[in-house]
Amino acid sequence: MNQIDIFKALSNETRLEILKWLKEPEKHFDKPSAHLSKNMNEKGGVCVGDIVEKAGLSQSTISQYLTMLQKAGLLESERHGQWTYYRRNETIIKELWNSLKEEL
Amino acid sequence: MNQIDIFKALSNETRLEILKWLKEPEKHFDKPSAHLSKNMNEKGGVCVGDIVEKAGLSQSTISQYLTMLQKAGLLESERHGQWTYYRRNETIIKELWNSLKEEL
DNA sequence: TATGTTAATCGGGTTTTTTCGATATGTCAA
DNA sequence: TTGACATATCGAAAAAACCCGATTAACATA
Repeated sequence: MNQIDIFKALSNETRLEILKWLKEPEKHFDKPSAHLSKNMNEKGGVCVGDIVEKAGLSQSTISQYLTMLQKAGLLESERHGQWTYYRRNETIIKELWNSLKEEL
Repeated sequence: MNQIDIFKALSNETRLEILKWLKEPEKHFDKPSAHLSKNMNEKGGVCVGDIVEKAGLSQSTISQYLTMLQKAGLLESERHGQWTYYRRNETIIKELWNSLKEEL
């Protein structure tokens, strides 16, 4: 858990938004994808395309942003067929919160 | 309190360090400046020169970093004679914690 | 008032970030 | 196996961040 990498990831409007959207996916991504398994739905993953549409940036940019958020540890991903679903890594986010409370 | 500006300010090793140093100034800045009023000492302000020395970067860079941290709201400054003392703005930092706990 | 000291600002070379379009990879379905 | 679709990766132009030395501004004091 590198704090600098986390802050870098969060210091971009779009990436910060993505993290917040994924806190309540059902609220921000109306259409429940048909290809989404019930299990996946419970875990709250959202596929890249839906995030691209919502963010209004290019597919390549969003894909890179998601990778960056994942490398920072804030997101985790799971591939199902041709779709990759991203969801928050709540464990790391809680850890971040604790370390900030202590150190910051 | 702009979260993006705060994250940008924190996404640099030196600036993050400065903020942490200022959490316990007496621990990280040994020499209590003679020119430091008792009142100032209680509030824990540290002058720019001491931070420059500790950080090992140029005076201009540190001055700019401090300004940036201040603009983000994380630090506050007070000028006494030819010295400017910087200290943490604990109110804002607490606000930041709360907003992160809620929104992030 | 002239000098020295502290801190802020300016201008700029270098590196990193941002964001894109094009292309590659992986997967499903006919 | 071919075509269509989702996502990842590549290469690059533009913008921003990094960090410096030089200069300016503000202040103290002799």
